Amino acid sequence: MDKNLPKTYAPKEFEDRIYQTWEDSGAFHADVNSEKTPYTIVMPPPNITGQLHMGHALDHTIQDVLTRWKRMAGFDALWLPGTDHASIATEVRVADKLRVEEGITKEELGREEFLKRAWAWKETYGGKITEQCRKLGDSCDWKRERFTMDEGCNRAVTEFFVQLYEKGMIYKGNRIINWCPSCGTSLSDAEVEHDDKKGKYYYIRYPGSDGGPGLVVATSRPETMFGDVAVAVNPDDARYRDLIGKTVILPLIDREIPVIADPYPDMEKGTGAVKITPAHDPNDFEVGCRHDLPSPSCIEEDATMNDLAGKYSGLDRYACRKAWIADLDAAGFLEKIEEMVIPIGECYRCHDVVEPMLSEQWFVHMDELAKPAIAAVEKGEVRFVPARFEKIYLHWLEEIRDWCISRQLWWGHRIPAYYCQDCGEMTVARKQPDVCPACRSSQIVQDEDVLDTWFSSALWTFSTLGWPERTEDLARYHPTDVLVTGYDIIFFWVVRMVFSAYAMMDEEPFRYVYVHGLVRDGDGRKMSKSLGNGVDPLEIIDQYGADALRFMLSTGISPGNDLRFTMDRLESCRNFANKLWNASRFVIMNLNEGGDSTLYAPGAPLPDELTLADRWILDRIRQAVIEATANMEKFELALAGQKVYELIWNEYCDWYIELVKTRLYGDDEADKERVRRILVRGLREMLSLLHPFMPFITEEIWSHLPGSDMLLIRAAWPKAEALPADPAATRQMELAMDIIRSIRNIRAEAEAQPSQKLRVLLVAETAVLNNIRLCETHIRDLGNVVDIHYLNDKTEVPEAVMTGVVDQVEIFVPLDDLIDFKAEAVRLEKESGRLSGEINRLGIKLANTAFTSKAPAAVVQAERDKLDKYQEMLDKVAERLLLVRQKLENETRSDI
RNA sequence: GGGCGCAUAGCUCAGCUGGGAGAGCACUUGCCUUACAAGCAAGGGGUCAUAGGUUCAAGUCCUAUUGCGCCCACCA
Repeated sequence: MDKNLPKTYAPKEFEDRIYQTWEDSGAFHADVNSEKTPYTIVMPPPNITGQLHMGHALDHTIQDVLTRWKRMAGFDALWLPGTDHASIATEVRVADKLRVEEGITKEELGREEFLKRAWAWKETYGGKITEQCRKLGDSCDWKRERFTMDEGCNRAVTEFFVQLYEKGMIYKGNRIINWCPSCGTSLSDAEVEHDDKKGKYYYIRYPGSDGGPGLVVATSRPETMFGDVAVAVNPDDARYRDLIGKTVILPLIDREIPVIADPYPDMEKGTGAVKITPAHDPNDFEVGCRHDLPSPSCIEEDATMNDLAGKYSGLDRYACRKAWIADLDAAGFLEKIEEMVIPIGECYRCHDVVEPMLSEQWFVHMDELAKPAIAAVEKGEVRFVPARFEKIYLHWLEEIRDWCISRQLWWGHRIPAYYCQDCGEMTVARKQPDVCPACRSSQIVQDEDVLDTWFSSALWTFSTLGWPERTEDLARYHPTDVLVTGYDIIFFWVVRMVFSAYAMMDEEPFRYVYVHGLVRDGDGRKMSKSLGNGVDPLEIIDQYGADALRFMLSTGISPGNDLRFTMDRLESCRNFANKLWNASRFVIMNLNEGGDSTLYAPGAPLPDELTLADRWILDRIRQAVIEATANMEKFELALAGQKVYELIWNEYCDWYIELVKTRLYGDDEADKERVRRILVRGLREMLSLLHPFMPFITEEIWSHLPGSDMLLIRAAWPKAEALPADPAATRQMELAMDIIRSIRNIRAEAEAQPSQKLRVLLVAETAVLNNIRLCETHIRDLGNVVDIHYLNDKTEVPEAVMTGVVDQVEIFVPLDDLIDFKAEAVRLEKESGRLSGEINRLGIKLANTAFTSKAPAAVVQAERDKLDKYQEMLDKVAERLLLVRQKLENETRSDI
């Protein structure tokens, strides 16, 4: 038999050891040959850019709670871990490191050498991340750990690309894309963040070629004028009708451009005349296409002006803007400047202002791919929790435009397109061709670009299970059951996983998407590096233990909503762990060391004889099992956790342990053994219910219970049927508890010492009294009462008493010298007021025939019962109040 | 321009299908009672943002308003 627990709860002493035990035991490993039903979650792969933050801790805690719960509930639970190469983010980090540590740029280092550095980075940080997962207690299957750039994922990415290309869903085209000058790459629409910024509209005159006044255009980006090829006006716009077909002159540039009619200009906006710059604006590009206009670029990839900008060539776009406007103004072409709020697109990684640019890139056609992804949610094959995210998802997919997937980066999956250097033929293939299929030349080079990092994570649910091979894992574990992720990456990732799975697997990637919010700091601000308000989960674990952190993260949430991280809440969770620790210590230290440990083993039969308190706590646990399980099924983890918290603290610790102490310290050996068995049984059920939330402490305590022949992680989730239902015991126990509370209240109000033993008189009908007699020892023990008198009427009740009323029972506590009748009167008045209020409310309700005729009979009856009960109580309180008042009057008189 | 969320005790937040307002922290009072002061016991504190509506019954459903926050949107 194990020794008792150490005196203080010190999670650091056992968390790492427990984790090692789990991992060594193989409990995390899902068995492809298992008879059990599979349950699968794939971990959203953390970026290898750094270390885990509080958002990961939240994300992982939810997944681990679900995984551990399902594992206990009899499923073959697979939580598949992995990491993401995070193309652009990692490349920026590695380049920064190069600059800082070696003072060189990635270009100076060269592609091949740079990739070596990136792989070294991956080894370091990838390893750190998996270590952190272990600290959190993640019960994931490390034998199946994956990386988005491992061999299998690479194969999957190539296969995906080639198949889409062959179906005509991937194409290379010259289009307007989002360009991040500072990252030096194109971005997808999802990677651009829009923000309203203060800006200016510049009203600039384009004089007519015929010497006429021409027209005025408004622009927020005057530096793009060098790329202007036309001015468009709405054909219905009377102001410009005469100018259509004529030309105007670009001021100072002295280039003639036509005025064209196009439905695009909105007559209400600006001046109604729009400068057309096809190379730097997607709308203008379309207008340009419609009118067969050229599309000259004037801004380079590094956001400097090119030769088209004449004397401004080489200037940064904003420097150019400033000089150009000054020159226009000096020459009299600047009509006015208007302050405006302008939506600006920024790179989601570096927040540089994105420049729309004409560029040749690879794109995925979205129209066809989006259809099954939309249908999936509409038909309910994929469901969001909470459901409101379905609308957001659908809206985004319905408006989706083609996905730009090529990136001008090195770290990532290189596009499997090959070019013949002799004839220029392009081949898209799974392997580099030896010779050009067109001209047989062997001078073949691969496309320089890599793929959007989300292109590989889109395949995550099936690439990690072996696709494109038809593996047993893939057959068994796909589609996965739940995807757990933050609402901030629904567009980046969730949407793309859904359409990718339908395209390649012809099925949904997961059945549920559990969406959680962001972790914010105590002031509600988003945790971020730049604000420096981030809290490191590892430091928290070090100080408070992983269980406290996990409990805070899993019970402080409601699906889809953000969560504030406060030390107060963390401490209260740690205190809860401490409470459980001490209660368990109490139980273990009271066990019979020489006893038969099979009586304490999981699943051991309950004793034949059960006391009222035993039946009560078993019924309460049973109820908690039912409710917590129902909550878990509905993804209401926080409610489930809260129920278990209340069961452990408010019922098991506060009442049951206190109720059984006298039995435990008594001489009846058989009864002592019965109590111990119930204590252990109850504790085991509670440890099981709590284990998904607080795995470490529950496993540690479990291991100290005699008869624990297997790890808690493998134990069965509690079943309500295994526990006796006993609502009658619960009702009776609750009456006893109310009486005890009432006595304690009287004691406190009278300012009697807690140690002072009280005498109590209980007045009620005989039947009620007989019921109470069954709880007499409890009332004595917990009310600290020496003597209980049962009476049918009040004739023998002395005058100097304080009173309480619980249901049909009147409680009198004689406290001769301690009674302050004034205070007693105030107390009774308060009680009387409360009861009168209730009676009044119920009376009105029951007098209303609309209520009595339309409300369900059970509801009406319940209200009647309540009214009777309160009326009875009020009568007693009023009677007593009258007596106390008389007493006060007498005192006043005698004072006179 | 479109959409969404939040508004409940001093603070942070629960409250799932409508049927007597909850938790944690903070506060007051009394307790180092042999599991636990990271604790025990007893308390105080809320016209559930505002205005309408549906209903026998609304914190809960509907509409509008106000305030805060978020997302989407091709920067004339």
